[in-house]
Amino acid sequence: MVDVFKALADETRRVILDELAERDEQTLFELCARLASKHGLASSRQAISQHLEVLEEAGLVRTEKRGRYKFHFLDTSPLEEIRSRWPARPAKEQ
Amino acid sequence: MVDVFKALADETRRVILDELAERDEQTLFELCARLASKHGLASSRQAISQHLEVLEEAGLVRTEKRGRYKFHFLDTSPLEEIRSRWPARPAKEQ
DNA sequence: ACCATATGCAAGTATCCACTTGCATGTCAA
DNA sequence: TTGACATGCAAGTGGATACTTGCATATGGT
Repeated sequence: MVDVFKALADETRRVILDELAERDEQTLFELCARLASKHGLASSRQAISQHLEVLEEAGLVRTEKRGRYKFHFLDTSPLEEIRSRWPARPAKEQ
Repeated sequence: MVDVFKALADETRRVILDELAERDEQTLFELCARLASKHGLASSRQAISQHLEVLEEAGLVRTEKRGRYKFHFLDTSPLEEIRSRWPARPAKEQ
């Protein structure tokens, strides 16, 4: 298991989440193509695959295998921990 | 500069934020003492000092020097990026 | 069956990062 | 001023991690 914070520590993984937020249910190959063209991401298939594993272990990505394709889905629910752990407080007026 | 996500990637730094959320305006020594006793944190002064630098560079901690003391304040506003970047979406009913 | 496609696995490498160690600087109290 | 206290600085070390490389597995189309 990987904690959500560590999963979010890498910018490539954050861009992957951005891309899945824009278009859910993508295969590894789709993601590679769209990340390269739309986000200027020059990562290899293996690199992205490993990032997806980390995201899945952190619960931020859910997957579903159909035939030889594996589809990836965004799951934002683990972000709730971050949203609630340090509640927004009124800024100290100086 | 350190990005907010990287700053949050370390559990020790997250506990420091917890402690500052509970009691704001602490010196390095106060933080060391309270982290050790209340959070079971066994980190050295230098380690915590370096963590505070990272948190400050990420904008999560603000500091104020008075005499030989340096006080640390929590600033949760950088968390807004995380709150808003991947908005909560309705879970896909399966 | 065959081949192209889509993905998985695992070892190696290079960089990053948390932590230590040792010393330096600066402030207050007597 | 002297000494104790609070913090700062910087080089070194071990472990984690992002990425590569090369091969393996599996599915579908013809």
